[in-house]
Amino acid sequence: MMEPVLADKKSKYDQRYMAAVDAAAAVFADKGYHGAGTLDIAEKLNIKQGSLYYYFPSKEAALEAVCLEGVKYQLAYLESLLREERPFAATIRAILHHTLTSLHDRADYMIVFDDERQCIPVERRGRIREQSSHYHKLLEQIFRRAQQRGEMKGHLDIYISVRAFTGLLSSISSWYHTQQDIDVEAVAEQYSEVFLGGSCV
Amino acid sequence: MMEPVLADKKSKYDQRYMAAVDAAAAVFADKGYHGAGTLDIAEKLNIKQGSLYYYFPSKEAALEAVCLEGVKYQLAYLESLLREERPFAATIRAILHHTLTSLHDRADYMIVFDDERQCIPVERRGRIREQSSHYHKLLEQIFRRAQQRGEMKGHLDIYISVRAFTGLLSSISSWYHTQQDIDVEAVAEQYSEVFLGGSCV
DNA sequence: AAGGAAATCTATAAACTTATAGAAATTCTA
DNA sequence: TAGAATTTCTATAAGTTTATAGATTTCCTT
Repeated sequence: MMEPVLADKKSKYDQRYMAAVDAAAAVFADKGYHGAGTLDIAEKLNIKQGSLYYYFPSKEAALEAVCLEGVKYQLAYLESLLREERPFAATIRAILHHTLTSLHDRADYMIVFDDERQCIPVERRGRIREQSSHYHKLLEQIFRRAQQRGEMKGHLDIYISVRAFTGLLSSISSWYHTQQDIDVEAVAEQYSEVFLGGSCV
Repeated sequence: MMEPVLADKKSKYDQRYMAAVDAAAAVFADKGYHGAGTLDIAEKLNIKQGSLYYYFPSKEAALEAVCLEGVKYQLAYLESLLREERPFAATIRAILHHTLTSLHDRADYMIVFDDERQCIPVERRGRIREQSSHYHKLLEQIFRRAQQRGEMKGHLDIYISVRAFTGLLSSISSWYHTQQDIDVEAVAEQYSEVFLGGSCV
């Protein structure tokens, strides 16, 4: 076997491996981790149940792979936003917009990360927790900077504000996949208004 | 068998049945519906696995009972609030406060309702869906009235605002049970401020 | 086209779980 | 306290599911 001089983006194996992760994401999103079987995943991949173990050493490993892949994408976006240093309001709008878009394009990964990551047993949750606390840290940075620049109310507790914001994000999650065609722009704007401006007159 | 003239609050059976529902709530909250077995519930009740079927015809029925019991309590509070006709801001604060209190006193029921109700198969989800859409309807009523009275921004979409608010509520849920002693008053107040006044200057 | 590497298949064990039937024990009531 | 009603127990069938081992097929390189 020979590596091409200018390496292809993905080896055959990597492509197939990603297909396996995709299948796992779809199945876990649909039935939940415990509700789904390795048979379901294999069927989606058009292979036999036993063959799945060529790609994952265990069902748990498949779940972990889905969760890590899911959060990676969100982290990358948040990091790019942080570098851009846009005004606070614009940053919040961008995150909401990106979340809504992800819910459309990568629904399975979002759902599994939100609803199933706690199925990974405690002793193996390290890497996931690392990643999601990183996500929180990035949001905290964004909020802190906004306060320093006077773009966000100074007396609000950063930690709780971040919590409120992520709660808002996950409410979109749980609601989104029951809807069909929604106007991403309009919904993102409405949510932004509530979070940025409040509901009270 | 004879009913007492002034009926006792609960028959022996009802008490024991509620203990079974409590046990199911605790176990489902801890391990998730699919992750938990009827054996776990029975052990918590100090009876044998098979004996559990004296109280529930199936594991699913146990989950349904937990969910219905859980939402009943929340509905009752929201209905009482609606009758009181307090100002909008006070109402929002009260709901947040009540949610935080419930998360402390009835954590298992809250968690199961939030995270496991979708494990009830579609064909049997009618009653639960009825109850939770009732909850949403009540919130919508509260918000609509606030708009009519000019206590809430008139241009905000009621449906999305309710969504944002319930998202905020469930973010408290998912966070709460990782914390120990928190100051309920202070946290409720902070969340209220974010929701009512927004985060932006 | 041959030979080796990669991918998939077959078959199965081992364990676990729900649910049922009927027996046994306990509690209540007359 | 005897009999009836209630509650719990024992034992088990029937089904499901994860994971493994070794055989088989497909694919790639030379």
